[in-house]
Amino acid sequence: MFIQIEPESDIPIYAQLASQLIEAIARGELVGGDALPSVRSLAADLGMNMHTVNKAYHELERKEIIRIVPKSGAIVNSLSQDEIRGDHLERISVEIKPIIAEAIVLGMKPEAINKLISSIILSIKEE
Amino acid sequence: MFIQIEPESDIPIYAQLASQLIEAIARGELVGGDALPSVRSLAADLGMNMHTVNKAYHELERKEIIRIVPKSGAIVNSLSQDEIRGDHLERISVEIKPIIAEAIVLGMKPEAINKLISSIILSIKEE
DNA sequence: AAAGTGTTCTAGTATGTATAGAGCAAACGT
DNA sequence: ACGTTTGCTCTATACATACTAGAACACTTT
Repeated sequence: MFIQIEPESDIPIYAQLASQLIEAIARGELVGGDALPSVRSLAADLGMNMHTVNKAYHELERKEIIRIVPKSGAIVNSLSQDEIRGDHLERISVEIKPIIAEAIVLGMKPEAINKLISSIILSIKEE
Repeated sequence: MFIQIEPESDIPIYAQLASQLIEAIARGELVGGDALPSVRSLAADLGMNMHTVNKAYHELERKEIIRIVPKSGAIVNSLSQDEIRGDHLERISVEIKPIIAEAIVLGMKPEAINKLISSIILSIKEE
């Protein structure tokens, strides 16, 4: 698992870590049932505090991407093979809407936006 | 201009305001050349502090969506009719990528994602 | 039994958010 | 020309968030 944190970014460290873990799962590097490193070991690896890693893990748990078993560890959730859940879809919509609006304002047409999305999907799976 | 702020949201007020202004522009309620309300009057309208509105305006200026003329006011930029600028495209990609990764992890397939994007685009223009 | 686990607690520093009030110099409207 | 309005700047306060640090606890794992 290759994670790179930019300490000087305006994005909080725990959020950077959470995003990169999500991308690793999207890439298939981590599959449902896989165990994440312990908060202590990952913190040591990345040179950050245990509590910061813990915060990132709870962010993923809140999004129901992993589950945390107290006193044991964190495991990647197996995604339901059927359709995406309504509350998940709703949350993604809320998160993505302001960015789509920004893209429209900056002059992107619907086709250009869809093309960008497709290329981003490919880039995630390739990396 | 109809703006609704949720003070109890975990999203900062200035960010909520900035997003809603962007959506208003995307909707066509505000067009290139239009003047935004002064920071004082909008703050009074929305029951918030002048500095908070000022911060939202500078957020839009940073994204080159409006321009701020000192001692005069804020004006919506006219978007170039040709293609979107490379740096804007890059910024939107960076903003949208982690959300796309989240959608993939939660089980959305590329077609479902593109369908969601299209429906969001329509919802922005309709509201 | 020993090591490892997430959790919880206190503590401290730094940064971000939001409010408040005041004053400035330039631009604007009449 | 004059008074108002404008964005900008400054000081200040209050609160929340981010990050680090160290310690202890109770349960799980080996």
